[in-house]
Amino acid sequence: MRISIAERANGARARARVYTLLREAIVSTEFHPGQRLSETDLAERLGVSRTPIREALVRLRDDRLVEIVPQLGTYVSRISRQAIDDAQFVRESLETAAVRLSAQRARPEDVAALDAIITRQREAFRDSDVARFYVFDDELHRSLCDLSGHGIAWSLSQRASGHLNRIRRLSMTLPAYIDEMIEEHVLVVDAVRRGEPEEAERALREHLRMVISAVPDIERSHPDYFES
Amino acid sequence: MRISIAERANGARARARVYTLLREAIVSTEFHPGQRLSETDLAERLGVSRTPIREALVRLRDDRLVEIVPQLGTYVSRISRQAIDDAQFVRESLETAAVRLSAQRARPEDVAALDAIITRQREAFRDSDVARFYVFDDELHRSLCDLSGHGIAWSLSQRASGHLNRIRRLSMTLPAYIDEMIEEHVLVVDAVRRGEPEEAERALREHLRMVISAVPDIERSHPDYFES
DNA sequence: CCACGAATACTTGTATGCAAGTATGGGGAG
DNA sequence: CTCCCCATACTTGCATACAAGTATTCGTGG
Repeated sequence: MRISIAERANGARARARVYTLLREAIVSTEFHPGQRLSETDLAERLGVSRTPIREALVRLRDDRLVEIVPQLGTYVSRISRQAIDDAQFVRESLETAAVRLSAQRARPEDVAALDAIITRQREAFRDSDVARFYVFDDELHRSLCDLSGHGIAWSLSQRASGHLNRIRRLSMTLPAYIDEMIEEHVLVVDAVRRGEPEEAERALREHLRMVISAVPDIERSHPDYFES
Repeated sequence: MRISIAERANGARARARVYTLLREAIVSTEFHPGQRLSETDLAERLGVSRTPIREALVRLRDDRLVEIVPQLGTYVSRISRQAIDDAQFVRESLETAAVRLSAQRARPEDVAALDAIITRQREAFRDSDVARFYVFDDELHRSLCDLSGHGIAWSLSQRASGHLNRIRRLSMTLPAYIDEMIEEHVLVVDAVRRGEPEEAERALREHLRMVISAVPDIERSHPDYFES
């Protein structure tokens, strides 16, 4: 099977495209935790050969999102409490360190941009558009990291947060927390506005721990998604 | 070219072995910053095909240690100030967060193990065995992370520290700092022993910043190794 | 002698073929 | 009927062949 020039020009390189697609499928639990994946099958369904599939799967294994057992099969990782704790630890460490710097460096126009994101989150909340809310949630956290001058905090945090994001996605159907989350964002941004790194860190840390609080609920409603 | 069963049984999977070899070659500056690499050439020299070479190089690109330009070539990344700053930021964030937890959790036998590592560092210093000193340096930092219950802090920190470690290696020939570093280790371990997370974090952060201080020297002595 | 162009010798990206190992299912023996 | 063994149909890991693009160099024309 050959891939046409049109297809190649379409998006990124096949490997990058496949990685993004597969990661999204796993994090959204469209691919269920524990599900078996076949390189051959994926290659056919995505219209590429096994090579880019393999390279994407290897990268996903770095993310702890798949487990590759030689001569046996590749499986979507079940959600693991240790992996969740690790992801939470990494996210807290990197993002709180970043937001401290951001609180020291942010200029008024930077803070205005953060305010604008929160406004859009409120709109999404009013429209009950949960998916859009989460898009701006990511956008806000990324902006907070970028302002620190270490955008890498967000990229690493994201890559390490696969297990955590599955929890987030599964709890999206319970938008009870959402207005609470928005108010927490306001607290963080206000601390950045006032240039108070300690308070910004404290508020962000408390905010990040909300995700974790959903774990027991998810574990009850989807026990087969979890390890052991 | 075929790879014999003996060779396969020898070490790890070819991909992992190649990754380790290439990373070591880059971090030790055996492969010079800016040097061009050829997949075909590496494949011949390491006695494997291009496939495991490619997969290793892709992973090294994630580490920002190589730059892959399609249809043009693969190059060892030149040392970049931004990459060093980012690595320092990640290392500080993750390791100080970990050592805070370790200071709260460490049992006496854990601290004894840390003491033992420092003793070996002193021995290596007495023997002027700089390489061995750095082995135990890594060992100590890894142990401090493991004690926190988040060994991932060390693995991520290491993967992100490629550019930083090249600086470390280049400054190994100047062992003036070494006894100073050992005394800083003592400060960190003592704080852990006393169960003082704040002091442990402070001492570790100060210690981690020593590496950075060597950057200007290295930049003067190896200007061609740096970006722009 | 200089400039320009085409062929050549590379490069990485992708596709495909082969090797080795494991689970499984069906058939035969007890 | 049950248990065991072997053939089979998968799996991933690695090797290799092909496609597409770029820099270089050599040769030719001005």
